Formats: sequence, structure tokens, C-alpha cells
Amino acid sequence: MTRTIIFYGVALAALVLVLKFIEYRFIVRDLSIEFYLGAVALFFTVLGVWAGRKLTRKKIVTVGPAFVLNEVELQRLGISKREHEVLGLMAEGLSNQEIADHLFVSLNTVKTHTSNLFLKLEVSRRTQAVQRAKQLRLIP
Amino acid sequence: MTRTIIFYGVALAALVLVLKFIEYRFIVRDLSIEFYLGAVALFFTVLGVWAGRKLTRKKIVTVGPAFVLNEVELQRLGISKREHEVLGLMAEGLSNQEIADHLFVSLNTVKTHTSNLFLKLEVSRRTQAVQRAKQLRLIP
DNA sequence: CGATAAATCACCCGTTCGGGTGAAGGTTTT
DNA sequence: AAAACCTTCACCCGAACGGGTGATTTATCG
Repeated sequence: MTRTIIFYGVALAALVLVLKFIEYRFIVRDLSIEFYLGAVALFFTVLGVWAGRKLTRKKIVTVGPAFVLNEVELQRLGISKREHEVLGLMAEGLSNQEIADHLFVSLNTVKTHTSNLFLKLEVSRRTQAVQRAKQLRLIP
Repeated sequence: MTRTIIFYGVALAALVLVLKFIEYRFIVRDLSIEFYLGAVALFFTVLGVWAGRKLTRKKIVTVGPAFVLNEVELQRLGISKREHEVLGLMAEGLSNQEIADHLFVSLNTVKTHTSNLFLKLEVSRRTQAVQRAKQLRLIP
């Protein structure tokens, strides 16, 4: 962004120089003021479009992939820390057994957590749970 | 977009009119050509930024959340049309039985499709398949 | 300190999933 | 026409999943 601004400034300065240059030489007398203005208008329109795109693109990019956990929703649904952890691993495509190994707990424990999650998320399948969790921004 | 262009044209015409108006009146003689050009440059820069944003926002919006199917990858993995369809429904969190009902085929058929999908996507669970498909932009 | 919530584990039961094989009918390509 | 591919369906079996109940041990909060 800084570079864009700098470039824009340089372009402006260059234009002023060019104008000054041609103004005190030969061309200026032969051309009408309208032509002059038209050229400047066109140039700055293009420059404006370009600058505008440069300046707004990055905003959009960072707004896109950024993930902020929706703790409000998390609390509203009464999802505990551990359950949220299980939810995350579930979203990675891990099986209950794999989640159990990951968390150093038994398969039954994971099953309990998943069951509770399904209740709280009001779904009946893990794929739906993942889908819903993403939609509620409980997971990236 | 069309409206933007029209508005832009109108703005241009209006500016020309204003210029013409002030040119043949009182102000023009008192102001330097540089001031004139500066004002025009500023105006058209702003106009350019605005127009650029208007014209590109839709593109960006559609480029961001909009989904373009990665047909190259789809073909590379040899995923058929029907399989891709099943993949989509799978990503919605539907069970095999539900997919079968959706497509008016038997559960076994769906199972065959999912099995082939798992082979082609090199995964072993449907959650992983969905994850991978999203990452490869085979589904939204 | 007692109540409450969280985390842990277990068992049962029925359903769903995944993996493998086979096969029939249709379309496309060669 | 033959080969290749897609789609469809079937059956089997073991693993994973979902649903329910019950119990113990830690926090944590009032």
C-alpha cells in the first residue's frame, strides 16, 4: 500500500513536470484547452482506477481467509473446551479412534464428546456437524 | 455496471459543461492553468477510484466466494459427472441413503460411487473426501 | 462445604460406512 | 464391431458411527 501511494505521488510529479515542459515549449499553443483537460482527465481516471484497485484488493484478501472464532455462539451452544477440540479434529477428517489417540483418551470418551456435540449442534452426522460448525465459525 | 458507465459519462459531460461555462465567464482569467489541471486531475482521480471500485467490486465479490470448478483437477483424477454429483451431496452432509434418495438410485450404487471417489481422492473417510475436494476446488 | 458442570470411561444395540468382488446395460471411442 | 468407460445394482463382512444409560473423578462456583 505504501508503495502504491509512493508510486502515485511519483506519477503525479512526473505529470506536472511533463505539463510544465510542454507548456513552455511548442505544443501548448496549438492545442485547445479542452484537449489538454481531456488528456489529463483520461490519465487520472486510469490512474485512479488502478490506485483504487491496488488499495482495496488487499483489504478484501485479508478479510477473506481470516478466521475469528465465534465465542459467542460457542458459549450460546454450551460447547466445552474439550468438545471444541474434538470438533476441530473431527473437521480434519479424523475418525473417533484417531481423535482418541490424538487426545490420549479412550474411544468411548470421544464418542461421548461427539454425541454431546451432535446434540448441541442439532445434527446427527459428523459431516453435518463439521458443516454447521464452519458455518457458525466455530472452526476455520 | 451499465449504470456505473452511464453515471460516469454523465459526470464527464457535466464537467465539460461546467468547464465551458466558467471558461467564457469571469473566473478563468484569474486562475492559472496549473490550478485548472490540478482540479481536474483530483476530480478524475476520485472519479477513477470510485468507478474502478464499482466496476471491480462485483468481480472481486464473485471471485472471492464465487466458486470456479477446477475441471483440470477433476479430469486429472478421472472423476466422472455422477461421482462429482455424489461428492457434492456428500459435502452437504447427506448420508449414502439420503444421496441415493436424492438421485433416485439404490444405496449400493451410491456406495460404489463413494468407494470410487475415495480411491480417486486417495482418502478413506467421507469427511476427508469432503475436505480434500474443497481444497482441490472440486466443490464450493 | 455442597452443588454443579466438565471430563473421563464403560457397555449395549442398531445403523451406517468402507472395501472388495461381480455383473449387466449403456455410451463413447477407436 | 470391439474396446473402454460409465452407470447401475447386488451381496458380504468387518469397522466405524450414533444413541442411550450409568458411573467416577476433578474442578469450579455459589
